[in-house]
Amino acid sequence: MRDLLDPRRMLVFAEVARSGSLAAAAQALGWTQPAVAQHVKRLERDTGCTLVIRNSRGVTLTEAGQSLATHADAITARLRAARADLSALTDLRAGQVRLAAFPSACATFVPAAIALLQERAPGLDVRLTEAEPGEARRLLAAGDADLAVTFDYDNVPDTPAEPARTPLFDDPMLLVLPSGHPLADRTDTDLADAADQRWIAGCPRCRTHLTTAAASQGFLPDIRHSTDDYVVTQTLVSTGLGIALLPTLALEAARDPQVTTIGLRRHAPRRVSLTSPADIPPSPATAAAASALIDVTGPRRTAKSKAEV
Amino acid sequence: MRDLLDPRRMLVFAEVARSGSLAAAAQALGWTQPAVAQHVKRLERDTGCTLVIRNSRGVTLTEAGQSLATHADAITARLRAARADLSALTDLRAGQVRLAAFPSACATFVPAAIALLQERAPGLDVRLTEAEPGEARRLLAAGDADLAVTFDYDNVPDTPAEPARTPLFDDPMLLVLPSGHPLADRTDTDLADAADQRWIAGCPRCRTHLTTAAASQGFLPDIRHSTDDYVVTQTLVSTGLGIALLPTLALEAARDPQVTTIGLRRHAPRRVSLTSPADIPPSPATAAAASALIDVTGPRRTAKSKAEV
DNA sequence: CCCGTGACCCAAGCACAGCTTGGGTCTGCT
DNA sequence: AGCAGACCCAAGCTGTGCTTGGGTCACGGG
Repeated sequence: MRDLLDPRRMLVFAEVARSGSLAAAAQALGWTQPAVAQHVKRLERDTGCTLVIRNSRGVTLTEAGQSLATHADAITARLRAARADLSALTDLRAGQVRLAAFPSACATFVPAAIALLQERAPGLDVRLTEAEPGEARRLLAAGDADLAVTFDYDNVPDTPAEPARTPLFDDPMLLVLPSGHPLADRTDTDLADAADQRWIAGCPRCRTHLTTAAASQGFLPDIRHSTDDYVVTQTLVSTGLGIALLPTLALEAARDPQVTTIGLRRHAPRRVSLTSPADIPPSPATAAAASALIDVTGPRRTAKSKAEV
Repeated sequence: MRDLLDPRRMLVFAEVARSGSLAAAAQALGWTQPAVAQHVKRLERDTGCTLVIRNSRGVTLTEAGQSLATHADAITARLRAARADLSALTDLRAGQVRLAAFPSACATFVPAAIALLQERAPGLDVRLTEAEPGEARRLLAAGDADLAVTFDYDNVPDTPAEPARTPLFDDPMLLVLPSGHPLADRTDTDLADAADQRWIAGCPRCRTHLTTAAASQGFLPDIRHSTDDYVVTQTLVSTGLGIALLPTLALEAARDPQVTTIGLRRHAPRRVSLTSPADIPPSPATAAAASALIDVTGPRRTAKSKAEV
């Protein structure tokens, strides 16, 4: 950079080349003539070349001057292009958003949100990665995602270094039973009423919601089978191998006609949120994506969570 | 220009992008960290975009920052290219010289000079235009030629607004006679001895040399035919239609074996010069061309004109 | 575990770059 | 001949932009 020509002088010189005289260039720049003359003189000193031939009608460029003016014009064009590109980013005519979302969100409202976003800002490059909340948070922290749709349970505290989180809506947990199960004719129940059942749960890492909820009701669930897949879960339930807890969203994504679901009294719902990296101001594209997700999930918001938002 | 981003800040930003941190960029630039930080901050204010995410390990570019850095790198490259192009011009690896020269010069030493120049500086773009001195001076004044090879006669004063002229050599005038002419057995003669001859001369505009020289000797030449072409002149002479004055250079370019030439006593030679536009410092390429022409015509220089140079 | 290192930020000060002012000269046109 | 419109030079002043000297926050090693 030290050995580079001063680019501001180049711009001044480009104006001189365009105007054909120092005085005209000065007027175009809103300066006085000596100001421009000083720039040109300095440029000639720096380059060691005579750049202009001064005559009584203004100046004419030497070959060196013409060469320099060409480069100067290219720089001007670049500066314009830089501004234009930044405008495109802020106006959402360009830009990228990398979304991460958990499976049942990906299977339900997220595609609608992306469609809405593409409609609002067709120039955006939107990319979705399916990821469970833990993985999604890793992606955000590593800078491999801009925005994540995550969930958490009230009773399971999150990591201490919590990224910025905006609640989207509450996703109530439902008890999933085979049709014809003794509990299946109730409209809702306490979790404790299912204490003696056999359970289908998620992998050891993902079953904490069930085990902590059960522990608070004073029992240890008898977990016989484990899967993180909500389709598999329902198949196992419908086959009579056990009962399960599933969030409403999962059942909305895929519903086995052979199972019955009933509500749970005094049972905390799964909370679905928007998570973004901590302390990073969202880009216009990311903000637009967040808006689209909030708008699409608006109907799901309960009065309580609406007040929070 | 007013609405353009400050290109110097762009260069600073390019360095930040390259270094990955403000402090490292500052070190690379030989500055302190706040200096760089101020530039980046100002750039963010000017663009209205967040360009970098500050974290404890340095900074990472946002999408807008990456876009800007790309343009900044392009500008850096342009500045380098500008310098390189100017160096090429001063080092004679590039550049253009437009030469103008009168016909007999074009037919004799000028091609050799161009060849010498091309050998010394193969990158130069050398262009030759054949032009009589008057036309050549017009080309110089109009900026359509950089250097001219011209001639003039001592007794014919030039235009008052005389461009810069470097004498090259003296080109003696010879009397051209048909073989077997009464004067043909002399080695030299006075012009007055040919006062009663029939003459071949140039066009009315070009015959002034003959008429003024004759007038100073007290006679008016009997001009029967006129041509500016030295080949035609010799053909007319050899056919016996008249005698003529021709410069040595013209006879060197093309010599009709049927004519005899004899020297003239006390007759001013034609002076061949290098002419360049007044008050314009010659470009490196033009200076090199002038050198080549001077070097090539060195052997022609008489002791007197050598002293002048 | 705590401290050191190395990022970052902020505010204030100071120097010089760079623009203006106010002279002057030289063409070229009216 | 005089004026207009180029250019140049020198001196002065303003404001940009770099430095100095503070402080905070994370991460990593003794």
